[in-house]
Amino acid sequence: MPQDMLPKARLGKRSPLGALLSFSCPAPGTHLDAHEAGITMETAPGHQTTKFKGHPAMKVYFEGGAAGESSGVDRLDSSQKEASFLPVSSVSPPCSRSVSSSINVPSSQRSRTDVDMDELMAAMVLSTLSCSGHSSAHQEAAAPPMDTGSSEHSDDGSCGYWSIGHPHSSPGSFSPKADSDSDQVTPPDEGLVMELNEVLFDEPAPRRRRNSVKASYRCLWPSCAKELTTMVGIKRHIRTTHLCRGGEHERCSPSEEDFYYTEVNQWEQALTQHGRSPSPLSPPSPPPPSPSPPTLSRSAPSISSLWQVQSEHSYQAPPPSNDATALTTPASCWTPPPTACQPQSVAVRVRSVSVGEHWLQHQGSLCRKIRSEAKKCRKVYGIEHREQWCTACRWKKACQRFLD
DNA sequence: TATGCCGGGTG
DNA sequence: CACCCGGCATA
Ligand SMILES: [Zn+2]
Repeated sequence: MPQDMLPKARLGKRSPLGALLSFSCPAPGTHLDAHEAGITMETAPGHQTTKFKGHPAMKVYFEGGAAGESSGVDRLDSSQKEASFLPVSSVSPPCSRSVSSSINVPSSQRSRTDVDMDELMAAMVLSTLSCSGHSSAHQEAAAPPMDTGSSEHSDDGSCGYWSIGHPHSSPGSFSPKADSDSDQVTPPDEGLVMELNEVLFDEPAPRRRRNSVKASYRCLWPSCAKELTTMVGIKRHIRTTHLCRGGEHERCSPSEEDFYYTEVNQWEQALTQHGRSPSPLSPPSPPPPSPSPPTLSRSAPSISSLWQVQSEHSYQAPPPSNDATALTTPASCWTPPPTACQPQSVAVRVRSVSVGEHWLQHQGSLCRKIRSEAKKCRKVYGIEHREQWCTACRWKKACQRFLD
């Protein structure tokens, strides 16, 4: 694919975003996960937490206290230990991140006298996944902006799909261009996060399995295989026994422990007990009479004509009797990603956020709308036999005969 | 380049 | 509505 780069360069009026939105929720009845997700996100501007996004063990570190007071640790789920999904960066609090075994950038220089394990950890968490580099030390209240944002697009035609580009900023500011984000702050991030999430775990993160994970943390120190169930525990272990043993002050190496433990977790199941995972969604039995014949010569029409007759007039509403195709009809919303964009992987975890952006981009494009390679009327019959195309095709609409 | 099709126009 | 087409995204 030599010229694959080109297209990216020009995003026309129909931005990827637009496209995405448009087909992600045509019918009112269809409850899209994306939908929910979006809603939730917005409705809970105050809490970075949204149920599905709950990364247990995640702690959020509120920063930017004007009065010097600059920290608050907020843990989502006290009991679970799962850590690391994606960095939920800045939904309302400037930064929130998930902890995992990952590199961390020592930032806990904000010496806090009494270093509670928790607090300390919070700090680390913060630094661990530094969202796109900027310290985000600015951003005072952070509440107001979000507020307006949320209310603005809560419903509206676009199915409240979490408003990627932050309402106020012109679309341009949010262009996927790599360098774009020069100085942008939260808005883009939020979008990223969401998208990341969705991309990462196929389907728009409805409600992430929360406690479906059993995690433990194992010490990676050379000959130590200590395994603890809590991150705090493991950190403490590392710090005390391996790092600056004895001295409990983080003086020695702020949060070096992060390097020495790894998270081990087994996922049970319950990826999405929601049951609507779009994976093995097999085609209901494509109406096309005989698109199958290999080497479909243009003689195909003969048979199809019949079918054509009835179906033709319903452009946009295929004849196939079963109307309850709601869940199967790909046309409804999510064309069940035939190929890419189906991480499905429960095992994946994101660690580096900085990369996230780019990564996201790619994933995004992958997911966007994979044009099915299925031949459509046009290609099947050829332009010269246009009269044989389904109406939709003739109208240059989405083909109804060979829906993929 | 060809194809698929969205968005919008026209009668 | 049916019908068409500009123009974009993508392969
Ligand atoms: Zn067709």
